[in-house]
Amino acid sequence: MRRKVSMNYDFKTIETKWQSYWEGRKLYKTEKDFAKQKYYILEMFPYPSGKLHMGHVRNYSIGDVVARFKRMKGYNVLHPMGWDAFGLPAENAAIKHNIPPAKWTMDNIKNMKKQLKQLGISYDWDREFATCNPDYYKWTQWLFLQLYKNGLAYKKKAPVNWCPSCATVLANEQVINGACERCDTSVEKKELSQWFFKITDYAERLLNDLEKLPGWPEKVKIMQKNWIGRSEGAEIVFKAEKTGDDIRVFTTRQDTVFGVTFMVLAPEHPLVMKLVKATDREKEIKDFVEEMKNKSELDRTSEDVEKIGKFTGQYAINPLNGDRIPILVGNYVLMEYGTGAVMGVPAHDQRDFEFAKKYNLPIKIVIQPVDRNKWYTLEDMEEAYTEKGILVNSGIFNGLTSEEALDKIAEHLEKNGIGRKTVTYRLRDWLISRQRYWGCPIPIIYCNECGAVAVPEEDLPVILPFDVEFNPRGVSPLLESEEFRKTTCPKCGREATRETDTMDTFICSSWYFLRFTSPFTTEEPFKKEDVDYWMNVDQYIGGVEHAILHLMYARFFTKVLYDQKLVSVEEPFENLLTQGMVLKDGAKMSKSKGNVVSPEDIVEKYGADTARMFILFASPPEKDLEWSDQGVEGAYRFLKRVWRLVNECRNTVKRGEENEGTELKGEDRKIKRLIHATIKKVADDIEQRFNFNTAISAIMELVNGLNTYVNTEANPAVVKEGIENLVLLLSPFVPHITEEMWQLLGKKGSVHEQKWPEYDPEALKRDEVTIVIQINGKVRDKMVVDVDVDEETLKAEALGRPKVKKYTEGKEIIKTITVPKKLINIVVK
RNA sequence: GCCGAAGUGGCGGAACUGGCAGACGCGCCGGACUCAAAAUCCGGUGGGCCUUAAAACCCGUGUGGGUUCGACUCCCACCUUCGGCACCA
Repeated sequence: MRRKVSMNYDFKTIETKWQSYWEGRKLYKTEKDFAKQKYYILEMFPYPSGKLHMGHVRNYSIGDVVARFKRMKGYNVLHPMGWDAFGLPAENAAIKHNIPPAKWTMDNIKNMKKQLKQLGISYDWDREFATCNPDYYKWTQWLFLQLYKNGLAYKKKAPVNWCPSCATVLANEQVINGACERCDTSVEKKELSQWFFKITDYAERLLNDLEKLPGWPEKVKIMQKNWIGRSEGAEIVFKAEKTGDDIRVFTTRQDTVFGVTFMVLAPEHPLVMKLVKATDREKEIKDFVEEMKNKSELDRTSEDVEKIGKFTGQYAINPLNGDRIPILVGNYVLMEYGTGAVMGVPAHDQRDFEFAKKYNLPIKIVIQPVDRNKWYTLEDMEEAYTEKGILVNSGIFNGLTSEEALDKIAEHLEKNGIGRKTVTYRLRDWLISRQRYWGCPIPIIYCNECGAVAVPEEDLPVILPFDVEFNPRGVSPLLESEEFRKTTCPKCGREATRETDTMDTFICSSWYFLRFTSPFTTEEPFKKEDVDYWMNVDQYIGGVEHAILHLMYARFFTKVLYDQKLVSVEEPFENLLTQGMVLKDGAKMSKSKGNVVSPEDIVEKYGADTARMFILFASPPEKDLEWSDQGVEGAYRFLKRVWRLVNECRNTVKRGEENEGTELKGEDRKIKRLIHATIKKVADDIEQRFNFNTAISAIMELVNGLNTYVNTEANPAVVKEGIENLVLLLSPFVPHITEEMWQLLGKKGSVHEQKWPEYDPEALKRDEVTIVIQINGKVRDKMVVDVDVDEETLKAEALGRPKVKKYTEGKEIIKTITVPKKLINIVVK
């Protein structure tokens, strides 16, 4: 059966050959066929940094397996690729190398596209676009205008996060531990007039609809939930004693309101300076407020910063019990959250407790444990009692449980016009303007007469000019371009100026998945019929670093567009896979650590198929993957082994003998079972679990089995069945070598256009099974029996075995447990 | 501090529904081929005990307990690592 064939696995020739074949035949072009069942698979498109890294290779290899598999399963598959092409690195590189950002970006795209093709990823390249192209950003601007017209885009002056290194403002989501997400520089606060998207209007839906996403990792949903940070509580209006001003506080524990002994305002709170005006505290408070304003985010909010409070000399009146309480200004109260003012209940909040001890403020107990024996007094109180309990010292509310009081007090507040039930979110509005050049211009014109005016839709796109000096100076480089800036007001025709800030690039990536459904339509952002057919994305794949940023913004956009009836889905991504990182020596690959493995080198040395095979085999996709040169060697060896096996069997396969009705026996039967068990397992592993590592290991077992089998007096029909299926099963993982082997087997057409094989349930059937015999739960023996042996016979046979007798002799058999086709457990005493 | 995920051979990992722990691969050891080496192929490989060898036996999935005929899998407590959030009122 086995014949020596000397044919080397020449991956270079094979890979180039088939890549150009695919390109020439447009094998992966998605046809418009709405009758077919669709499958939209998408990997997060990359920023064109210049070269692919291993993380990209992993991301796109995973997606490609699924895309190829689904095609073979008969789906109409959309698998597109494009470029998230606006962004800071282009400007930084341009400054460094003196190349225009546009050119730098386009060169990078060209190179990365070449690399993706070399990896053999099956994209429909006819749908490719870059977000920096006016054909695309015209519609980004158009979408901005839709938000603007619906009151979801607004400009306001506010203290914002400023990254001095990037010379631009940042959204809250882009500040990590008080530092810039991109460059790790400590972020400063600046009072600037900026554009925002009103994502907070969607907070409730963004939160609730997480429940509609069973196909998302729990981890990501929890991160978004925490980020949105919904708290239910009440707003309570205290009156400033002297000025009569209302001071609204937000609390989640209105049941403790009778225990309020002080109040703390954020330094930025508008009432602070009014309260101390013309008092002896004015200077002290003013200095303190100034000091706080100048502190960086990090210095203000990190945990080890001491809590400081300054007494304003003023008092407020508790509307529920008339208590007169001191008003303080404190560094730890944030203007951006709630109302910027908090009530201090030291007996029932640990932070207030410590604060009260430090400044000698009174403590008043208003909640006691349900169990009267555990009641405490001020004397034995060493920390705040933060649990819920029974109300005391609370007037008409005494004796209620906290739960009852939360509602009752809220009702009372509402009835008396001194507060109301309310919900507060941690989520803030999305700051979208950037003082940088390489981004999508905001389509707004400022007119002295008419104010901010939207650029009329027919005037879009507002083109980003190329002849701009773009060194970052903290103001938009577009300010310098007179030609860009000067325009006329669309309303009154008078001289006017354009907005010179550009948009956060996360806006560009918040709708690109919609554009892929009809990428070149010129009359609208996407065609309704196409977007309705293709959306949602059935499977989205990308790094977990976008758990909040991109994934929440994209959900927000989709919901806005849904409300505008532009799309008919409320969520963009049905299933999400967050792939793990690629590590080397236990750490993320990075230039500074010098542990970078370049995909180019690996493809050059072993070929794309080996690179893909290793990456998919080494670890399940959601886990981190430790790079191993020896592992790559192993993947390469495996492919060579397959190559040799297929070559040695090609003539047997070509002869094409079929098994004419004779029933298979012995080894023939066994190998046939292995073939069909593998077909089943590989499909299950790809489809249901995304466990490519176990799918591949099953194929390896098939190869091992076939290798042994073809050395025996193998049945040619079984060999044929085995080899053909082997090539088909491998084709989503290693598309080039399987294409070549398919041809070697004398097949016509591309292996990637074949149907995914069906397993034959008959072949999986067994006549005999191995039963494990346990005594008291320990494996003591094994025996082979007929599949359909009944329980009594099985038990009798097991008890008759010498090894079993050894353990049961002179002992009482209490019971036996049998698991059909698997095991029998004999319990003895 | 809070939330989440994970701890299995020398290493990456497998065990899908509570039923043979360690599939598959790497590494290592032995053998074949070779003048020799590489490549390739064949065989072995959790630890202990015993040993000339084998059989047999014992231990073993982070630690300690529990449920169960039976636990990597379920429950309780703890330890470690990683990730997210972190004065959020």
